Amino acid sequence: MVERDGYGQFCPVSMASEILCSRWTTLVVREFLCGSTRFNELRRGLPKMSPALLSKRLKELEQSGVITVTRSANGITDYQLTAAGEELRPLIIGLGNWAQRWMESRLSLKNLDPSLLMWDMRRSLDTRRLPTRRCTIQFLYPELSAAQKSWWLVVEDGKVDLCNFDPGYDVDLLVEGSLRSMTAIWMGLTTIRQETDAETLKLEGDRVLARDMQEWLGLSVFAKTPRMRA
DNA sequence: AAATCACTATAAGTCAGGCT
DNA sequence: AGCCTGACTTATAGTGATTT
Repeated sequence: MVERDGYGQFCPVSMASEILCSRWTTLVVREFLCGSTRFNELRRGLPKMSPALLSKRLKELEQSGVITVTRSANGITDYQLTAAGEELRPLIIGLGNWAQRWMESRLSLKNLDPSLLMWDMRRSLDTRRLPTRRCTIQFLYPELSAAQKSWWLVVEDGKVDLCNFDPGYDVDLLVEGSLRSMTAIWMGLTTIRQETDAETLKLEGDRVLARDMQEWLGLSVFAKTPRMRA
């Protein structure tokens, strides 16, 4: 980002790389494209990035005109993509499509993280395909530690809340299985039907919710990209 | 809520010396 | 000359506490 250690080339690919190719930067942009606008929202989607570095990257992205920053009087800082930032969408999706197409899926499935998966699912859930009443779906990963085992998605008025403590509502549907299976489903590597048939996933509760889960559980944006490698 | 700071760890770059 | 090695330097990233 600093003049002195740039690539020293006038080629536009080099110029774009100066802005986007430092560690974490493309993932920060991805979080913006997924709708995050606040520091702690960004952190949630980038759990292994240190806040100091996130702060630094945000300054750099502001400097290069990818985002704008507005600080309100109550101390809340709001980050928004600029038009230039929004135009990075096809590039970031292109990167993801490339990896989905060419990289072996077992490499992705080495990087399992329940909180990240649940956070992503929260975002992609299709609330229009769920009942209009309040709806609570519990996900249970029996192999994980107590702190990571249980997750609840509470859908109400088209909004989705994620908790990893019992919100106290009646559970409409319990989804139980390995984190690996659930991640593979979300990435489009397998289907709910395949996993329930193989008994690596179990659905208990509301029959209609269970039947339609493949429809309301929005998948990763890359789930439909055809793969060249298994 | 959103940093900022002081500190530590690691990676990357530079360069001299030795070997064939 | 060309290549490798290892010591040293510098830049970058991570941690955890603290601040506004």
